[in-house]
Amino acid sequence: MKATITDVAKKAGVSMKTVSRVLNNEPNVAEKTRAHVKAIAAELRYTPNLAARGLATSKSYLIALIYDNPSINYISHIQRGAIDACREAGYHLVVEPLYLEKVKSRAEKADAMRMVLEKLPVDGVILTPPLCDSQGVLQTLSELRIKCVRVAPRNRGQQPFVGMDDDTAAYQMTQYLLEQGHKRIGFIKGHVGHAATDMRYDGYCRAIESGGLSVSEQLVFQGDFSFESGVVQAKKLLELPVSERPTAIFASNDDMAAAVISVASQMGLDVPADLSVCGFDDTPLARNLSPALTTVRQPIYKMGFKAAQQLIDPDGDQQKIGQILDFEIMLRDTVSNLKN
Amino acid sequence: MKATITDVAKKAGVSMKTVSRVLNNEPNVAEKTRAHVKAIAAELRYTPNLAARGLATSKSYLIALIYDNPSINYISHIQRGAIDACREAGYHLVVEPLYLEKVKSRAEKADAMRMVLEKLPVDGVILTPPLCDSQGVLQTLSELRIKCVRVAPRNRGQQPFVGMDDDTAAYQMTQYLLEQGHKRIGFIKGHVGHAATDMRYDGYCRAIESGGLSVSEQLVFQGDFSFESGVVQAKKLLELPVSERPTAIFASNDDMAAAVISVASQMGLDVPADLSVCGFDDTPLARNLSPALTTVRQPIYKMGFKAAQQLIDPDGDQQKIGQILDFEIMLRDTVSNLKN
DNA sequence: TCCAAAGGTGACAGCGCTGTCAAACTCATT
DNA sequence: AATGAGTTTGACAGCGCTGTCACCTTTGGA
Repeated sequence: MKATITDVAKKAGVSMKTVSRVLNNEPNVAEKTRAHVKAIAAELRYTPNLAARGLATSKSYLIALIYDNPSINYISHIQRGAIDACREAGYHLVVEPLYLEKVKSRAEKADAMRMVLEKLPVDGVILTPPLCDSQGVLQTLSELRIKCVRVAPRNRGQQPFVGMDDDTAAYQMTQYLLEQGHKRIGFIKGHVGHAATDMRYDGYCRAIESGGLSVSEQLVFQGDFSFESGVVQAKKLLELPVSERPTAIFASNDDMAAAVISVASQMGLDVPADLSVCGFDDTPLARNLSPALTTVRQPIYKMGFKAAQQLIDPDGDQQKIGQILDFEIMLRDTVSNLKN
Repeated sequence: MKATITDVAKKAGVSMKTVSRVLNNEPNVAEKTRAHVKAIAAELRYTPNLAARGLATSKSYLIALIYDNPSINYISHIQRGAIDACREAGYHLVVEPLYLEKVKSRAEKADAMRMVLEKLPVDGVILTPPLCDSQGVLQTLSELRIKCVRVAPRNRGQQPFVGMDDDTAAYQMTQYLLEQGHKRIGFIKGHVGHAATDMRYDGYCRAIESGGLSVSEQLVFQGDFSFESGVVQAKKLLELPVSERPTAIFASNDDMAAAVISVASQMGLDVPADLSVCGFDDTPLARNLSPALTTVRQPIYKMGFKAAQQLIDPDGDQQKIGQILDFEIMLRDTVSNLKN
């Protein structure tokens, strides 16, 4: 049978309350007592009953990761990070997919969120795109008084968030392309409505313009982060007459970049000799593609980790509402230098 | 404030216990009372407090999915299936990675498992390969009296399991290759120690032999399910003199199959014209590869679903200890017919 | 020496729910 | 009308823990 706090208290010759204090690292326990209780607890292999503790404190020691159909790779790294942070603090992660793509109205989204959360007592919620941008969802969370951290590219209101600077990353990548001598740089946008979609596009535009060029509508197409959409838009870009055809294509994520490469090679274009390509995310795919894809590495694992950490201990070393983590430009083999 | 069972009881003019009975679909409540209580509960947006219920019943309504470094794709489908099954039954899924690869001794594995489970009160555990084959882990589970379902290719002892017939799948795939006229069929084995590794190999051998051929050691190499190992072993196979080189390679999973294709194309061999390739798992990768990979589709989602279901309701419609789900051979573009 | 403040400890209630068991009510049968 | 079996209901304890508050120590200063 599992040991209870009473067992420990009896064996240690102290009250339950003292044991409780020791277990929760509360002050006002003599060092000697503390050590003794700890020893007994270890000996008895005692671990607190979460349900009981939860009932008494109205905390659940559970954090929910809620997501809506993101890429498997993305979500699993977030998840790993969050789990690791939870472990350190004795929390656990429950995972709740919530498919809202087809749900249009704000009220309906709010309701769906409510359904999930009313059934599950969690101390905090990690929200990933696109959920983190739904006002309905955010509103439900605040009505339910549930803490939440958004894994999102930018702050909205005063919600805590963890993210990276998509704008600057896209800016730097575009600038890199410019430095390699590319003038006609195609761009495939991400899913409409995702905040990252806009930020990446903004970064691209800023770089193009700061390079003294102007953004050509002809070279920008709307994708939706899927491989399939990448295929469709890549075809449009590559079927342009040679003199107008881009010498480089910047896809808003790796899947679409992979699609570009695939279309290019079907059309007999060599990457990177005839066409440079870069992506965004640095999924495992990027490395396994041949040639290996030049892309932006997001600190996804770390975002999950920090998000959970902030939920568990909001006054940790970082007092700030939001945290911007560093990205990394992964220079690989899909971009050629036009100047050589 | 959240409504409690007492609120509902008062408003409905019955005792808490009656409300409790209604909520849990217990018998011996007059239909009229039942309906009335249900209405009030809905009106008050009442949802039971899981911690309290857990404390009273010593159930947690939590199921753990524990895994050790499997492929992301694999685990996320299992996870999805399990979550969906949990939702139907008011359960929740907590995810616990447990990295044991470097841990050799059985006792240490058992201890690691114990650490995780002692902290977390779960009603059941889903174990994926390779954890489901560790005696240490299994033993801990039984000592702790925690129900578990193994997502595994074959039964071991009397543990409940959910799986597919890897052996037959590999047999059928190999036979298909044989039917296409291939005589020299290379095989790249999976990670040593995974049960699936052996079963897939067995299926391959059976088919080869039943085709009147014999398994040549020269054509069988040991991989470990990783892309990298696939590269290494593919090279060995493809560097064989042309007369001995296989006309087809059956890799034990898609990642290694992708590696084979990559190596082949680097060596100037066309797939499928010069070399047929097939894999196992039908990951998304398989479809995105060009040419699209012929492979075996595992019912991964369904395995997760059934596993959770069995944990939640062990006497569901399936009384049996184990369930074997159907696979599907996905014929795509990487196998050519030598007879034409 | 005495007193206040701070440090250390324990008794006890109660978190929201369900299990147990006894009470009250129904209805068909003698 | 009385009996018994079955159905429906409720009172109450208690799951294992922590918050509150009161009590008993110590300590340091007047």
